[in-house]
Amino acid sequence: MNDTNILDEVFEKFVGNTKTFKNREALRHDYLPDRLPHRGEQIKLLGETIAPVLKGARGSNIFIYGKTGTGKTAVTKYVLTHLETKAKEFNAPVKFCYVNCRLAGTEYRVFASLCRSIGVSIPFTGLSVGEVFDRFRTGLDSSKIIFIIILDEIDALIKTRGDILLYELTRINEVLCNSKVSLIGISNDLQLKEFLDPRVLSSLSEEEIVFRPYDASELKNILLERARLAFPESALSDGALSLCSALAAAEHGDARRALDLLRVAGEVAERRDASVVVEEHVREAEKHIEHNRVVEALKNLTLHSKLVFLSVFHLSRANIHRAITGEIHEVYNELCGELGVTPLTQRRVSTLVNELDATGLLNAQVVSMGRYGRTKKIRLEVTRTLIREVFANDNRLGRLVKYEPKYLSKHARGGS
DNA sequence: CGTCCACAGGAATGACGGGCGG
DNA sequence: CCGCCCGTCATTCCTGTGGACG
Repeated sequence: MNDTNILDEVFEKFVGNTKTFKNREALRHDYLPDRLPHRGEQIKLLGETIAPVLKGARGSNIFIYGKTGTGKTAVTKYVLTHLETKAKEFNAPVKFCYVNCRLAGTEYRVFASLCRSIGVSIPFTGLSVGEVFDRFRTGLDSSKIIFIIILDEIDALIKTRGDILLYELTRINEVLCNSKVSLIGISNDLQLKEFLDPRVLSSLSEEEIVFRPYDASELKNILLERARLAFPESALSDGALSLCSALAAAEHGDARRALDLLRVAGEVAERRDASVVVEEHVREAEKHIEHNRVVEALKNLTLHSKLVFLSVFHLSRANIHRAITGEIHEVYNELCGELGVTPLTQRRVSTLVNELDATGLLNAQVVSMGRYGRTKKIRLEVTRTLIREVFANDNRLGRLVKYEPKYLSKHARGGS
């Protein structure tokens, strides 16, 4: 069979197979459903707090916390879109702007997207942050509205940039004459408060809303509701549903995770031509998601991060115990030599290791070995087979996977 | 009980490419 | 086109430190 025939078959199968999914989109976590189960309390509280804007008053600033997948973003978007339609009904001059701080990345880009939403265009870069802020302020003041700013994943920005952004925004009302601003800050980190300037904190958390994680039965209700939209009648076993809920509940009560599991399980079932999604498909989905996560993470690393990672890979073969910073840097230097790349400093490698630790590809722990110094012990968090698989097709790095570092034979502590 | 290893990790500074306004 | 500022990555220099060893 030639390739065209294979493709034809794949496509026809896909189109012909309507039995697994009815509406796959309903399982995406950015899908906004009509109802949000188990979040009535939060919806009510947020609604009450923000409602004054309909009468032209400023709503209190709000600080929302909760771990990932607890419905913070969904609830906020839900309430705000409803508010927007009400505002149109009453002709209230209300506007809102949603910014994901982690995706935006820098203060500059956060301000830039705030500007864009009130119709002030800002170049990608080139201006000082202060200048962008000034333009935002004057643009906002002349548009005479009540502006609600939603800063999602605000913790990502605070931790790397500090709280200057928030400080400016909490004070902005003092200098505005014709417009008003309400802030909604959303944080995944419950301890973010400790990073904040007390003045910022008191201003931002005029009202606080906490999102507790969902338990297994709540997750099941959420899934059930989405599943009704996504799957046809009886294409989903109760066991599969329960398993998704249980797995997600065991992790962090993360609804996003539960939805992903269910969607991928559906896709597994679809590929296998199964008419009903069962537990086994969920198990398969769990592996599949993890596998993809790791492969994507590895591929997207910079060259030097890959080299650092490969150094740990080599050391993990020779050592029963874990690699330490100094060893990694030695092997890393060698690998750089093989590629003809100038190596980075140990200091830099140390922070690259920390980054790899943060993404979960490595595990790094600072330990003291007393007389023998204080260092980080580093372990692989990815199977060696998977690493070979990922780098095998890399024409530059493939060779390095098989390479035998001289450092290892010179300092052979290997085996026992 | 002090010493001293082998680093951790903060701060300051520099190089560089992109993009501005004038 | 110039001078300037930005964000990012990296280097240099630095002070801090847990605990086995003597």
